[in-house]
This record gives sequence, C-alpha cells and structure tokens, in this order.
Amino acid sequence: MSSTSSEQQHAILAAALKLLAHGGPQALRVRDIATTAGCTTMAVYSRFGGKDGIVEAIYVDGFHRFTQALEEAVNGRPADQGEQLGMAYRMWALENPGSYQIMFTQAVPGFTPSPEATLMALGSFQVLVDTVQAQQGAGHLRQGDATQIAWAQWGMSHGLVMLELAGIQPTEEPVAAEAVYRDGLHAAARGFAPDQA
Amino acid sequence: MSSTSSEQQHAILAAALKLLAHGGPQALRVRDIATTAGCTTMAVYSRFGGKDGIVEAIYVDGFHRFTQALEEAVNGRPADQGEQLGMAYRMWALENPGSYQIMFTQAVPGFTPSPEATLMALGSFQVLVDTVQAQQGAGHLRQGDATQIAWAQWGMSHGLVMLELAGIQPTEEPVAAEAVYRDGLHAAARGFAPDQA
DNA sequence: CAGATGTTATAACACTGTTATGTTTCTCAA
DNA sequence: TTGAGAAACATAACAGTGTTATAACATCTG
Repeated sequence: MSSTSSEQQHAILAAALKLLAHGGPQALRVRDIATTAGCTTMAVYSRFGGKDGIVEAIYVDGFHRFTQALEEAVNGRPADQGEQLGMAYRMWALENPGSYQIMFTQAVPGFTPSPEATLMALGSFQVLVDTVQAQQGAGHLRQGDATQIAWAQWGMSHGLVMLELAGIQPTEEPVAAEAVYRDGLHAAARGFAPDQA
Repeated sequence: MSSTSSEQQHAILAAALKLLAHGGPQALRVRDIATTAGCTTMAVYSRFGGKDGIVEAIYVDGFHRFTQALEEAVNGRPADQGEQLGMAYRMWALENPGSYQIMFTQAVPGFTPSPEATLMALGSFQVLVDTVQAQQGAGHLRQGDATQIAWAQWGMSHGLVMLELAGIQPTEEPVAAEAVYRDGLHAAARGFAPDQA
C-alpha cells in the first residue's frame, strides 16, 4: 500500500533526524538509519534513493520548519520585528544544530541540494526581506535595497551562530553569547537606520 | 637526515594544499596526497600521523597566512582600518576557499583542531580586537568591550563570506557581492559608532 | 661490523555507500 | 481462487577510503 510506504518514509526520516540530533551529521550512516527505523538498508534506497536523498529530505524539512519558526516570531510592531526575527533565528539554530549545519554548511561531503530545495531555501530568506520592508515603511530602516539590508543582517546572524555552534566563545562565560548576539543585532539596526534618526 | 624529512613534510603539505585548491576539502585523500607528493601512503603516516595530521597542518598554515594578511592590511588611519580589515578578510577567504573552509567549518568529518591550533586561531581574532581598540581610541567606535564589537564584526564578515562561498547570491549579479559586503561593513561601523557622532 | 631504529613497499583490514541477487510477499486481474 | 507480475526483503558482494600490519631495506650508533 501507499500508506505504509509513506509511513516507512516517515519512520526513516525520523530515524535520520534522531541520529542527527544525537551524533551530528557524521552519525548519518545508511545502515544505522535503517536499523534505527527498523527496516533494512535497502529500504533507504527504495524510499529515498540513497544517502543524498535522506539528506535532501532533512534539508527540505529543516527549511520548512525554519521558515515557519521565523514567520511565527514576527508578530509585534515593526520596531521589534528585527530583534524578534534575529533571536528566533539564533534560537532555532541552537535547537536544531544538525539540521542547521546540513542546511547552511556542507556537512555531508557529497551532498548538494536540488534546484527545488535551493529555491525553498531562498523562500526562507524572503521572511527577512519582508521584515526589512516593513521596518522601512515604519521609518526604522533607511530606504534602499531591502534585499541588501536583509542580506547583511542574515550574514551577521549566520556568522555569529556558526561561531557559536563551533564552540568558539568571545569570552569565558557562555552566557554572554546571547547578549553579544543581541547587541550585534542592535548595532546592525542602528547601522541601517535612516540618517536623521 | 632530518632535512630530507622536513623537505618531505613540506612536499606532502604542498601536495595537500594543491589538491585542496583544485578539488576542495573532499579531494584530500591520503593516497592522492602521497601520489601527488611523490611518496608512499605510509610517508603521510610517518610525517603527519594520518589524515587528521595533514588537516591540522593545513589549519595551522591557514591561520598563519590569514593572520599575516590581516595584519598587513591594517596600515592606514584608524578611520580606514575597519574597512581595510574587512575587505582583506573577504579577499583572503575568496582566494583560499579550501583553507578557509577547513579553518572555519567542519569540512573534514572527523577533524577537530588541537588546543594549540585553537589558540592560534584566537590569535588571529586578536588583530580584529586591536583594530577595534585603535578605532575606539580615535573616537570612531563607541567605548566598551572591544571584544564584543570585534566579535560582531567578525560574525558579519564570516557569515557573508560563507554565504558567498556557498554560491548563494543576494542578487542575480555576482558583481554586487563585494558592494553588499562593503555596505555591511559600513553599517556595522555606524552601528557601533559613538552616540553623538 | 652488529644491532637498533626508522623507512619503504605491499598487502590486508575496517568502515561506509552502493549495487547485485535470489527469495519472499503482495497485488490484482482472469 | 489462482497464478503472473511487481514490489520488497535479506543477504551478500563490490568499490572507495582511512588505517594498520608485516616484511624487506636503509641508516645510524656503539
């Protein structure tokens, strides 16, 4: 039946996500995924076409949830949306480090996402652009290319998150990471504020 | 002799860097490194202890050259040093993408740098902190924790460079990447400027 | 010179992604 | 119901890669 197929697909993906959460990207081994999902190695090939298929599924699932988390975070006045978005970005990455690495770094050697998956990734970026435009409309950000401003903010978020995920700390106290991140967001907001502000 | 040992070490490292430049981190295969260096597979184990030893050598070599490039770039008035440093950061990463990936991402699955190598990496960060302090002294950046400001700037540089290395472009024109990056640097500088400026 | 130490060359091993193969099970029309 | 075709399973084999073993060779030391 098609329903059991789909259930097994789900079980395999869930097993892969479990291994990913527990041991990072390098814990994604086809045999282990199959064992964890309670099926044979071949099932992974029947359902996903191989390891890259699993990784692509994780990639797509990750961006789906990531985009959703970002959209849900933006629910206040435009003045607050930048910080809300930035903090949600970091939070999601810290809670889903394995997925984040697969989505934004080449943690799995041979894997490159399909064109459709890449488009989906850019759709996630659209949330940032929309937020920038809302803030521009409210006079909190300078006029100009919203894509460019969103890109710079994405860059700062991504860079700080990556450094944090890599375990590189600015100070001895790990508690400071969040404060440093928030301060970076504020600085970026000031940097892109209208001239007269 | 010890000199021939050292020469062979150098030949192996050079071969690894050549493969890295040509095919990226996943082109670093022990057999290929040995063949390119004109020695046997075992020589890699005698000289470097295995693949991780080679990767660590690339890591250390990379941070050595990276730090040097950053230091050489800072040679103007404090007002210009931020942009000089940021542009040198991006330029080095684009010219040494393989090394940059090994240094800042986990491009080689099992590899983790030794504590000494990690200290060396933080030494590179010190160039940023020194520059921030010079700019603070000249009144171009707000007073406060120089480490924190440098960290945010590093984050933005790292994030934008990683996105660029991953081939993700903000617009259709690849020429815009440098302009976007430079604008991001300016925004960060404005964001951390003293209040009255 | 003789032994110890290190290096070379070759091969074998372990792990992982992938493919092949024979068997079983299921589906569904006759 | 039944039998043919298809799908899936279980097992094994294959290919690539990091690593280790082993024996022959070289080099240095006393």
